[in-house]
Amino acid sequence: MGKRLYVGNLPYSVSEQDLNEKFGAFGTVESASLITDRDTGRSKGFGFVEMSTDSEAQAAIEQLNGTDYDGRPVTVNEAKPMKKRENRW
DNA sequence: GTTGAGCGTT
Repeated sequence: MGKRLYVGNLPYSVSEQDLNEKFGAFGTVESASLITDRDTGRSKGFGFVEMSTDSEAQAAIEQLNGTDYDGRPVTVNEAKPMKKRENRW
């Protein structure tokens, strides 16, 4: 199992495929997901990328965090543990 | 515009 990365402050023009390509420059991207609003279907402006190894993930963080992505300084860091869902009803 | 979701009735 790899390392999960949080990628925030993304322009709405970014897609999962874009994330996959961008992070692919630092290692193997096991999965990339762009979070969209369930109700509106719009991007929430952030996503998650899973790298195959810890060092690749760290490299991606160091190389991409704070860099300009289509006019925005993107945030890249380790993802926080996902909250266990408790109330979706 | 910033830390998800599945699954299923917890």
